[in-house]
Amino acid sequence: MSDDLESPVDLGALGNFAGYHLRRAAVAFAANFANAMQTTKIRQVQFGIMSVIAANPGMNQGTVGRALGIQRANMVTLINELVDRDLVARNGSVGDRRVVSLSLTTAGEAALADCITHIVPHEEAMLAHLDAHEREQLIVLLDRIAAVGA
Amino acid sequence: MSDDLESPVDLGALGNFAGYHLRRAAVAFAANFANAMQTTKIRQVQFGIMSVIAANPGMNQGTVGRALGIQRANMVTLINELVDRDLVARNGSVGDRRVVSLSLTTAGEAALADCITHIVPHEEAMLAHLDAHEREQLIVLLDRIAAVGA
DNA sequence: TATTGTTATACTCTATAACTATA
DNA sequence: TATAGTTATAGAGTATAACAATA
Repeated sequence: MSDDLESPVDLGALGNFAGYHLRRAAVAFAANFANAMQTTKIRQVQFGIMSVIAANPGMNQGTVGRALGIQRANMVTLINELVDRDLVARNGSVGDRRVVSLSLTTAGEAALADCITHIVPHEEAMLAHLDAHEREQLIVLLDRIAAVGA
Repeated sequence: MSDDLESPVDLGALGNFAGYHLRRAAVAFAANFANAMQTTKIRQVQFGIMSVIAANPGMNQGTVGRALGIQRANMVTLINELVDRDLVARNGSVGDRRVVSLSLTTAGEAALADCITHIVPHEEAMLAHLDAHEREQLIVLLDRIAAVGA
């Protein structure tokens, strides 16, 4: 029987790097997210895709992927899953016959709304110990970091 | 020819969730880390393991893993790699003959130091747009989030 | 030639179940 | 019976190369 009361371990140099703290927070967040979304059977990436499609109906598959940092090749399987479950529709484009334009089905819109009702309390739980100003500040700092990738 | 100058895409509900911004920052950080560490041939997790071992010579394999959130089963392969490369040594323990105590070899200590010289400029680059106070604040907020996992 | 979507493939990371040897 | 380490395996996430159709 282990009590989860093991004394905290000295992490050495690791503990001084912001990247480590960022990773631990992101992993905790992702695990809690996955748990909150279990009943919806929709994963992190797929929710992201559906959210972008909802905000931009008819957007190209490639453009959606690029907005989320998902590679063309990996988009295919992800969209296939969503199409198989009748949440997303591939509607051949008008002008350029190479591109595929995406839209949510009625079921997809309902599923997206359902996801949001699951995500809101999850976010609230993860951010419980941050006040409103700290939450804003956090996003500002994270966005400045993410922007370095460009 | 795509100029990387595609106009910013509306992410919908996704953009309002802190979890998304956290994930994007963590991904950017990890990618830059991997790039900075290319020549060392040591990955994120393995650096973490070596750092903990350096700070706690002789610590059990399981305890190291638990400190970093790595499962027993996955520790085996990770440590095997480090042992094969003569960076870590498995030294059977004294009292309990089930446990394996870990330590860095001389080569391992040199490799760890080399890693740090690569990581410091990487961290500096990723945090370039955050002043000293913001960097402290960021870690405080991230740790409060990571603590929710407990 | 360049681009969109596609297929195939591979590597890393993570998670689970079952085994062994010790305790 | 419980624990430390191990083995095997499977599912995601991500990355690259190559192809067809189209521009």
